[in-house]
Amino acid sequence: MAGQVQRQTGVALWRQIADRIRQAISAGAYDETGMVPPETLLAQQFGVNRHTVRSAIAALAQEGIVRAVQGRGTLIERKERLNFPITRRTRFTAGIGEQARAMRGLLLSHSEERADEEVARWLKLRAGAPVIRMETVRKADDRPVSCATAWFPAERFAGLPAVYEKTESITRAFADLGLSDYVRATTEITAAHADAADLAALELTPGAIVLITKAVNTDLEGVPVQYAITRFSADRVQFTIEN
Amino acid sequence: MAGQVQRQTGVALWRQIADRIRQAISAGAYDETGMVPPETLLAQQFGVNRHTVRSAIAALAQEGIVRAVQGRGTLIERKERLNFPITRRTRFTAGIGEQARAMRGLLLSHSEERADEEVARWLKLRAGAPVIRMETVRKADDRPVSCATAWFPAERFAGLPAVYEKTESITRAFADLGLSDYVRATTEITAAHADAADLAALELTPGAIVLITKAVNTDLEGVPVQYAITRFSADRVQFTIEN
DNA sequence: TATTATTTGTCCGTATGTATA
DNA sequence: ATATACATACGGACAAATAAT
Repeated sequence: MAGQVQRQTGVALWRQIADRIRQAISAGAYDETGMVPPETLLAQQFGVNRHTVRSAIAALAQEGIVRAVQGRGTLIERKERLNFPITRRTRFTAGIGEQARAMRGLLLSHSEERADEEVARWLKLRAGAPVIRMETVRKADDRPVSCATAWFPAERFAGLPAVYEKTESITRAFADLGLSDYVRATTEITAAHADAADLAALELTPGAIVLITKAVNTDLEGVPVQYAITRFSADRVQFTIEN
Repeated sequence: MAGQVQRQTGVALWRQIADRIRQAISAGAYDETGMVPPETLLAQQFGVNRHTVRSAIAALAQEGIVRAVQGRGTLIERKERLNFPITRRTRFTAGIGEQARAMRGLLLSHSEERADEEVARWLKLRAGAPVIRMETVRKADDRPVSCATAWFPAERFAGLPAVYEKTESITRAFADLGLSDYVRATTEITAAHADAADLAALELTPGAIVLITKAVNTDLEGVPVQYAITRFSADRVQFTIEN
């Protein structure tokens, strides 16, 4: 774990160190022992005081990632970074399914509104056309991995929110409404610091990073059926693209 | 720009505010006036003292994103985000080419070494096989957009660093060495805070976010020819995947 | 069983950075 | 520019729990 931490940057040392240790755990750096190196060693490696390392470990313990035991060391409790494949047949629930026991999609809120210019462009509707907007959070084993704002053509998918609430999956909700198959047309990926809404929805702490996708799904004729802006906790997921 | 900043989280308020303003600029929130709202208004919106907003704006000015002018306001100097398409025929220079006038790839350093387990796995070599490692930075109009560590099978691509230094492009360097075409096999995408090496190579300020790709290119027979870990400034780049 | 080394937990004090007024 | 409050970071000393000898 090379590379030093930086001082006087507006990001506390303990937070930089917590981010680095979390990353190292997720990369499998400590798989042999199942433990984080001793505080004194980490302090030496990062060039900081042991107390500063302790602050970082306390933050990771708060997240449930490690558990410090007096006299033994700091045990790794959870080591997760879900892999999310982005393909023509991208499916959230099925894509994550093998990596977690329970996948759930929860509906936070929904409304019917008129498409603004951006939504209309992606869904190939005229601006002002009626659309359904849904705010959702998806959880793997009760840990939130992403939150999304999604728009759907209102006429074609009347009643979608109620069906989604029951099925907890877009794929199954589409199937219930007569759309048996759909494909991913385009995906845009960016990254940013989590905003206040992300922090609440994803149970993150300020300074956390989110991977943001803007994606369009179409039916097999190429007609857009969904436009979604999804925000993933960067600590908990990675994307793969297979060509 | 709704949502409050958070205190006592290891991330200073001025940095949270700087990140939010940078994001708003990049999203086009102030395109009408070309200016950031007055400090007093921002302070009120974020619920902080005006001095704290001034610290945030000073950081953005240091990055060259805004310029504060006494008596006028805070002018937006730069507002950019390059689009980087990820396809089976991903080409850095050609992909960015239409969005910038001059694309350059600069060789920072190179060496011949033995493949560790990770590199060997991706390149489908045995561990310990000779590989060429190159550290590069790519710039669009003299602004760095990514830095990369790339590995190549040493026997097949002897002399690659010298050719790359001359051609400033992997595609052209491959062509010079007899590989006329190649394709992108897999791409993994994650995000993290920039480390010290990123800050230097990409001319970023501490706390900045990098998008990280791990990618393998193969020849047309599916034999791996390159494994690269590339780090993009998240403020300057977005990815698109077309299926 | 007792001893020792290792490792985390707690306490003191001091200096600097952050944020407000 | 000054004053105040709190968070961050450091340094040292010692206590408590665990594992190995």
